[in-house]
Amino acid sequence: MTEATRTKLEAAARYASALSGDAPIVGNDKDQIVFVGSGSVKLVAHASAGREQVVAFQFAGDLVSVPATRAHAYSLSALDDCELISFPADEFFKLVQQEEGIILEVLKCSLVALANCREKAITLGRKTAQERLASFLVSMAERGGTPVDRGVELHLPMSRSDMGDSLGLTIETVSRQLSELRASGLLITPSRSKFLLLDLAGLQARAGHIRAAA
Amino acid sequence: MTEATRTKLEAAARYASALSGDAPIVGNDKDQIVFVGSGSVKLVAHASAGREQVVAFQFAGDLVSVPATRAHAYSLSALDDCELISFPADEFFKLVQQEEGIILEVLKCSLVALANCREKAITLGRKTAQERLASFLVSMAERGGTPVDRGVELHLPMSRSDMGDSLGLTIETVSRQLSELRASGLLITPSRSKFLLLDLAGLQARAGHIRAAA
DNA sequence: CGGCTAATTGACGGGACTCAAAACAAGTGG
DNA sequence: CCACTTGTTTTGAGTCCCGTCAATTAGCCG
Repeated sequence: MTEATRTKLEAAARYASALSGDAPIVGNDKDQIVFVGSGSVKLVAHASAGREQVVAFQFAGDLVSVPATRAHAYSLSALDDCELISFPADEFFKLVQQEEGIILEVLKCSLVALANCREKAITLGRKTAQERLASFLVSMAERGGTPVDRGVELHLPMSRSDMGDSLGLTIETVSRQLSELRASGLLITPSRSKFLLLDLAGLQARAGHIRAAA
Repeated sequence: MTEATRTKLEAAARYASALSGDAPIVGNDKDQIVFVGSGSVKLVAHASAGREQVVAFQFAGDLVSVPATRAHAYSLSALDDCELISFPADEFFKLVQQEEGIILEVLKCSLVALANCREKAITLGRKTAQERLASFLVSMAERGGTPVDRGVELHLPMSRSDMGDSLGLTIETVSRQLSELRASGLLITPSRSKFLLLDLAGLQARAGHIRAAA
């Protein structure tokens, strides 16, 4: 990146530090691009009657596109303490346009987000509660699990409520299905946010993936 | 676009004509970029047990990203007779990378697709059958409706089954909810694929959008 | 007109939601 | 260090919406 571009980007940038639970970025009439410097966030869409859908969880290093409000309103909330840098999308594009390579990276980022969102659409549209939870755990294990001797360990910063809002389920259903997975010996939960996946293959088999049935 | 780039793109391109019902593009181990020259297509994701989720409908002029097979398999099917041009994603990016402007257009395309997919996630995760159908009709009206004296006219190339697979509902539920909207005087269906939306505002009110409740 | 597929309508059952209560984790102050 | 408080998670009972199965009707093309 040239020095000139960097300077201009810094001028357009808005820096925000947020504590857990804060909503540092609220959708307005313009699309925004947000870089997650540290911590983790949820992108939430708001429908009528207070219903919320978590559209994506994003972690340190991710780039998030926050759409302008149209049929639904969007906002970004902190799951952790985190640091964010946001730009108005149009300015951001104008500035990085000349920087060969950068814009390609942004495009790839956006295509990954698109692929993730499509996976979510399958989950929400065609899967049972148990399959949704299993899918979720497998995907989280792929994104940020640490292999230990007995399986894969996960630290999930989001609450059961966030999981429900992400999977299109209620808290109670999330909890019930977790209990069932526990009873099946697929995982144990040493604490609220810590998960130890004992049988990743077993979870994958319950996730309704194409490979499991074929 | 330079002549050199055009020549290279044409070399990488695969042209396909497809009749209604064909699946001219089947997901493989590489991401693909497909341009819809004419006609309309559905992007379908396959889960276990033969369940299908329509991830997006795309029409003439649209650019579609078909992900490689991972947890789920994707394919593109023709709703109409249509003509498609496809590229392996990595080659496509390499070629248009130098062309300033082009790649920005592709990025914007991808962000629109992302926003659409997120809207779909809300619909699938948090809406009732009736809200889903109303949302679908409103969104289709915005994308390709023709205003007439009594309301907005729609020609939908997809079957009830496709609508169901897109909205996470069964054919029967789609049909039942359509009947209810008809009974409420919100629309009439002169033929199978023709819809006349008599009261767009009424449909929007039933779509569960944020504005309706606030 | 006749045959075929798509769409609609009906009856019934099940999975997830709702409401409600109990159990549990995680701080807080004594 | 422990009792207390508070909010989260888990568990339970009942209900409803949508899915399943089945039959009828309507649209479409030869």
